[in-house]
Amino acid sequence: MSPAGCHPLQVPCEDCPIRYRAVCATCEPSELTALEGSKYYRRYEAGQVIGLAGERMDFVASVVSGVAGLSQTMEDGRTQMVGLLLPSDFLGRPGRDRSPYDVTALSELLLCCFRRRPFEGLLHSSPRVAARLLDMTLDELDAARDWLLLLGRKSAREKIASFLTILARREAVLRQSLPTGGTVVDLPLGREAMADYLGLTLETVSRQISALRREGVIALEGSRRVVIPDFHRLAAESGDDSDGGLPC
Amino acid sequence: MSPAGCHPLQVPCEDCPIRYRAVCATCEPSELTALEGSKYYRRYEAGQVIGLAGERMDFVASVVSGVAGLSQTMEDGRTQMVGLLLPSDFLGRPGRDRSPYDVTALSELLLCCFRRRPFEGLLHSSPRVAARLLDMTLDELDAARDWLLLLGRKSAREKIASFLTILARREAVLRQSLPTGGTVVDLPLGREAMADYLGLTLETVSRQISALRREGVIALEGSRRVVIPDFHRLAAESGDDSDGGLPC
DNA sequence: CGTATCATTGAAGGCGGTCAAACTCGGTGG
DNA sequence: CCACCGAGTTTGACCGCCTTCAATGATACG
Repeated sequence: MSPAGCHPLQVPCEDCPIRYRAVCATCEPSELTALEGSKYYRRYEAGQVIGLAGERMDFVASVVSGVAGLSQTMEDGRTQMVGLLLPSDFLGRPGRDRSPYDVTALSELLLCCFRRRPFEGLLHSSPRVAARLLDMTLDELDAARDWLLLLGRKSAREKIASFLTILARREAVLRQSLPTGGTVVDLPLGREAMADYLGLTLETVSRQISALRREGVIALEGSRRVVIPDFHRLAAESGDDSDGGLPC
Repeated sequence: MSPAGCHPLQVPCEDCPIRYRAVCATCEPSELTALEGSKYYRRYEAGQVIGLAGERMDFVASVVSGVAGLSQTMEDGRTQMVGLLLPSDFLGRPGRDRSPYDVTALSELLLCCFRRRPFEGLLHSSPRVAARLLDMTLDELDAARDWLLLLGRKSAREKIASFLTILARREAVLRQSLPTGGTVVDLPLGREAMADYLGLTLETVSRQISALRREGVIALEGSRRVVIPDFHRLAAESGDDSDGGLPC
């Protein structure tokens, strides 16, 4: 295991697995070389803190692999996850050097980091990159709004089903396939992190997963691998209007 | 009363009450004249629908006065507000011509509208405007994340207190004063809309407001005017760490 | 085999939801 | 002027879902 913060090896952007989905997706060769110059990798282990609320973060980054979480904590200890960053998602806010949220690696995590100044310079000089970042931010805002519906109005059972369909869809996008029969989802989060994401307690998460298993909506292989025999059955449990946007 | 959709009168941007807070805040004179050419006003009455989910919206807009709401509805009728647009906030998404949310005027509302094509053209040609929109979108994302904490982890009482402090702060920003003693807040929303915002039922909203009144945390003048004798007392009920960011 | 961590299951209680009735207030028409 | 009406709000009684507290079970690792 390589310690956190070391630079594994400098992967050229052309070979990057998230080359065409991250903030650099629309870069021209010249812009790419500019990024290539100021980029470096950081690796974190599951559970490791990347930055605490209010601290300075001297870089912004793309998630290359793994999962990162943004979370807020109240004085009495209640915590709510407010961002879930999967591969190709962008971490950090240009123009602000301190995050108002705790940033944590939820699984083993690889970040492609850019020092702030050069990146903000590129943002200024290249409308293409700025437009891409705006588009990604708007997508994130839409995702946050779906999340508001989930937290505000869905039952515990619907929350679990929604979460599993979200993961199954992201998984399917990666594999360029449709989530229909026999989809397998590896949960990148433990029960407690899932509870923080869904606004529940870990006990309720566990109970609802057990209930879905008992009823045959899902099957478990260990506690972190979920098999979905019938995707539509699961989606129907999520409370969203059927096949929300995904053709099948 | 002028009917919805009519053009009241063409206010020059220089005299606009939101000139320095809206998407046009950083515009140079030349950009401003470009906007001035394609802008027009729309007026809506409280409760009026601006657009339904999935419908085309041929314009984007700034809220000049009044309040608009974005909301999502599930098949069985449960609804959750997912966006609250106050004066200077931006409505619509460049690049997408149909909103995934219902858009409603929650009070009497005046929009400064821009036809899509000219606006997107300006976004392309003027990095200044693009940067401003990115910044506003990031602010909205931060607000959505605070909202996630509210929906996921706060009690009904804390939700009400949080909502009132949010309104009091926005009010204070408009008047350029600090919310301390004797602040008066006019609720732009009825009990049902508040419930949709907070992920509660209207009965619970009403009960919690009554409880805060009984205990002297707030006072009511009619059902829509709230007097806050001690802002810190109210803020302490919101569950947020004391004086979140606001100097006093 | 023992231990630590995470997950599951159980029992009891509380917060907010549901259903229902009473109340307030502005507007309308007799 | 006042009775009536309707929409919005308040209050009450009861119930169910989720939380809380607690114990048991599973899995990995030394």
